[in-house]
Amino acid sequence: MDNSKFLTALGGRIKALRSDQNISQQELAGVCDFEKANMSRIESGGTNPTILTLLKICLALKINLRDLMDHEELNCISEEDNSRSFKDTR
Amino acid sequence: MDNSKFLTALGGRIKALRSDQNISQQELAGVCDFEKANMSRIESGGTNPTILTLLKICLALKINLRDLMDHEELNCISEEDNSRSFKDTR
DNA sequence: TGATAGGTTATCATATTTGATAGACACATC
DNA sequence: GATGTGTCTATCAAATATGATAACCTATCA
Repeated sequence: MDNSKFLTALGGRIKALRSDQNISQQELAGVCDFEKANMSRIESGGTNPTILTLLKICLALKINLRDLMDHEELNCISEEDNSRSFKDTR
Repeated sequence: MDNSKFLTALGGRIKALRSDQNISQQELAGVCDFEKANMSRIESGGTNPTILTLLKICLALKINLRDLMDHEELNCISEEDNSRSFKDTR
C-alpha cells in the first residue's frame, strides 16, 4: 500500500464516519474550526494530515483516534508479521 | 488534554512499544530511514508528526496504527471534550 | 584512559501542512 | 431563472514537519 492510497483510504474513512452522523463537510469543518475547503482536502486524500489535525476531527466526531484507525484498509500488518513481540525474553 | 500533552503521550507510547521489542532509537530510525535525532524528537513529543510518519514507524515496529492508538492515554473522549451534540446549529 | 552505544538538544534548509479565500460544479428548491 | 447547499479544486502566505548534521551527556566496557 503506497502512501497516496493510504491517504485516500484515510480520507474515505473520515468521510464515512461523518456521513454516518449525517454531518456535512461544512458543519464538521466548523466544529473543527477550519474551512470546509480544508476538510475536503483531507477527505479526498490530498494532504498528509498531522496527528493533531486528526485528533481535532475525531473530537468533533466524538470518536477516539483508536476508532478512526480501526478499519481494515488502514491496518495491513498481520499477527504473524510481528514476530518480535512474541519473542520477548520475559 | 492539551495538544502538547497528547504529543508527549504519543511519543511515550512509541517509546514503550519500541522498548518492548528491545530496539534502540537508532535502530528503529534506521528502519524508518531517518536519523536518530528525528526519532528522539518524536518520542519526546517535540513535534506533531504526520500520519505517514506514524505509519512508517508502525511498519518498522511491525504493528498497525490501530495498535499504536489503542492506548487509554490517547483516547480521552468525554462529554466535556466535545459538545457538538449540545451546540445549537446556527 | 579511551572508545562505543544510546539518547538528547540545537540548528538549518527544504518540503509540506495549514489557514484562508475564491471560484467552479451539480443538484435541489423556490 | 435565481438561490442555497454540498463538494471539490486552485492558489497563496504563514506555520510547521522533515531531513540532516553536529555537539553534548551518560553509562558501559576494554
